[in-house]
Amino acid sequence: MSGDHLHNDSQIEADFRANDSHKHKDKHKDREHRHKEHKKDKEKDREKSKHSNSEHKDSSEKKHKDKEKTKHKDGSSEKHKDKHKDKDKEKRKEEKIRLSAGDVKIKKEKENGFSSPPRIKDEPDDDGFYVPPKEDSKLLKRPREDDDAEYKPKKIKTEDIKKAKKRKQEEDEDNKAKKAKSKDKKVPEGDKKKKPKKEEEQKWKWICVLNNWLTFWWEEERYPEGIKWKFLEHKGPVFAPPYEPLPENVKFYYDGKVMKLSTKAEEVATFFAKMLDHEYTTKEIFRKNFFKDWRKEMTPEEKSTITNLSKCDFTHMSQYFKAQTEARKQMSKEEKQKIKEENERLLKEYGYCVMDNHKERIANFKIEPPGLFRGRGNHPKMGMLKRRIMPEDIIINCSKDSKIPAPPPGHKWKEVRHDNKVTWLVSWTENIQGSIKYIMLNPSSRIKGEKDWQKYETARRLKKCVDKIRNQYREDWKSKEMKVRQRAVALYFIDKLALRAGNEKEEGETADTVGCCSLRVEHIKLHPELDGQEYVVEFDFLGKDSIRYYNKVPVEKRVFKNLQLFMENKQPEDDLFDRLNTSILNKHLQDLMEGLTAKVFRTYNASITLQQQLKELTNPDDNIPAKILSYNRANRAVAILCNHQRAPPKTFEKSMMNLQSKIDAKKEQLADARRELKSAKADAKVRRDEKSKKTVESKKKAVQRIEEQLMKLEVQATDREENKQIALGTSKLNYLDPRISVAWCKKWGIPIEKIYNKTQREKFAWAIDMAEEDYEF
DNA sequence: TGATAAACTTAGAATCGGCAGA
DNA sequence: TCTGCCGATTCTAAGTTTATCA
Repeated sequence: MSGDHLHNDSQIEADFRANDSHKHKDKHKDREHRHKEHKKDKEKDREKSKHSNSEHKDSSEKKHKDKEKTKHKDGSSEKHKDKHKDKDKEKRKEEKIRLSAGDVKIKKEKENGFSSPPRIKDEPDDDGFYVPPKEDSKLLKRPREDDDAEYKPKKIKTEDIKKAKKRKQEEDEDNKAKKAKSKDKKVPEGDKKKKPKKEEEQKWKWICVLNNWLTFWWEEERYPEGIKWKFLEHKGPVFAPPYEPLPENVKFYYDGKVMKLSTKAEEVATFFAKMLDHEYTTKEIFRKNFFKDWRKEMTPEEKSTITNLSKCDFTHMSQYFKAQTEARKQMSKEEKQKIKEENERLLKEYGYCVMDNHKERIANFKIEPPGLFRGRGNHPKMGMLKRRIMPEDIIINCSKDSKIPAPPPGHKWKEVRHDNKVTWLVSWTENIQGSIKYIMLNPSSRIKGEKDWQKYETARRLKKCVDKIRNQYREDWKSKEMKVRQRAVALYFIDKLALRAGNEKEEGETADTVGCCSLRVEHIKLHPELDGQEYVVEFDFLGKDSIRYYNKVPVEKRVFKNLQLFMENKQPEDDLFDRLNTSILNKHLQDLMEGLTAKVFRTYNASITLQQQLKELTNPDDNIPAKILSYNRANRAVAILCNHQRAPPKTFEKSMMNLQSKIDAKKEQLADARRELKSAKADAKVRRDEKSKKTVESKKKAVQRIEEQLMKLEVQATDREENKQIALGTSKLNYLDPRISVAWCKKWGIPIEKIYNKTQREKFAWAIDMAEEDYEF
């Protein structure tokens, strides 16, 4: 099945087509707008019903829930199913009529809150009771500050320990042959092949060459499930530098007149000024949010004067910052060196921690500076002020017996806790979404490396049972239960197309993006026949980071028919899988395989695809650059599968032209060299002496050298062109089992540096050390 | 059991910095 | 020595999954 991903030309072609997503932006904006309008209408209706039903709300809600429970528990409602379905249809019809008649737009409130019937053939007959609108979840949320104040360390779930034991047992059984090495250590299967002698060498290599502890980490004591460390010491975070007011000569103008701003207002104004050249500042939402938050920082006088953002002139400020950037570039070597040294000092002091017996690099030890929030896509909160984080916002996590970091003079931490069931060192709550931000360790750390390794081991376990799971979901396409069918079709998409799970999102809090479970009817089109193919589904939606997913995929007839069924009597804004969410799906997956979640399919399919593609594309006779091109192509196939797109680099056309002119020049050089060789040969034929023979040889070598250089350039051009809108890094870093790449390098004698840069080699040190050339994912 | 919080992974854009060629 | 390019690195947003609580 996973082969599907690769040989599906239409998909690849479509994905390439998808890359001009910006062309379709307007269409999407329009849709998004319509969806929002629709949701607004729903909200209004909810408000209405809230008022009219407020008295009965509680009791009817409870009743509904109870009925819902009973219905799902037993199959007693089966006999009523037909009636129910008819009623349901009737209701929808009514609504359709009302809607088309221009009546108040009321989103159909289905029984159980679902749009589709629970059973496919027969329908239970119930009252079609009204589902009360959801409470505004914002109101239900507890203030986070309280949470923090009453922090309790988490309990270790006994369940986890049981699970861990069980898994370990399985692994041990699986690895009987290799058991001698593993004993009490929890080492994932498949990585214990190495002969002791080689192990010693490897260990030594690590000690000598990298002075890295990595070699040891699977030799070390394992902690009980849930415990992440025993000792943790660090110096706390580095705060953003304080605001430096602008020099007197840098002016801000309002309505054409110079206006001196208060420090607070000025600081926020500089955030906008620094972004003046960015498209963001032209967007209405961005401007609106910025202005609203900016006004909060103004003095009453400023507030009464500055009432219109369009009358604000930030250009002078903007020019000042540009000049500063320029000046920074023009700094002398010494000045640059000084800055570099200061950064190194900071890194040395704050960039590392001690976790258990090891000094570990911290990923992000600097607190995010204040600024304007840059949401991706059509984010409703873009432009809002990201406030400055103070020590009083910071929670420090370290061990009791460590030297607790000191807050900056005159300040104190919000809290110091000692929770060794989490991996973060520092946390704070940001003000835009109210979410928690963390300072954690670098990917090269033990704690991250181990987790990464574990992730690929889970994906490898899926490999063993994926056929069974696929057969199961195929069976489920025929299920009598709507929920089961929807789950099976969604899983098919996740597996075949590597879609993300698709959690529900809070409306108005984020951009309108979806994943598999949250797909709406408007995101797919069904074509019984398209371009000579049967049963084609056309996907068009915005996924994570508002990256467009566009794909036309032929699917199996049963899937197609099911989709028709799921879409029946639904509005474009309705959920396609109205009886499914990620938690239902993941619970089901957990039953199929321990540790299985929707995400694992992406990892599995990405890695297996890389392995297959490498086998297919690597030509043993190729030289190293050509083999690397094959590797990149295999990587690209995965990136396409996972829809990892990037904006084409701004200088792309130019750099391609430069490369092309280099190629042309090289071709001319080659032609010259060949001419010279020809005449040298002719000369040697006449003279027949040693000197002319030698000349021929050296000319031959020159031709060869130039040919190689030309080939290298041409390969580079191909690679770059194919990579125009595809980002390889994401899949390389997050989805491809590094042991596949390491094994491939070893097999074909490719230096690992050609595939992984320094940082990547650090992150994948565990894999580089482990994998031999015969490693199989 | 469902909602929400917390923890952690995945993601693309922005920025940095080193190097090749003018 | 300067400039521009490009890969590396940093930054932080946006997901998924797990844990917790009512």
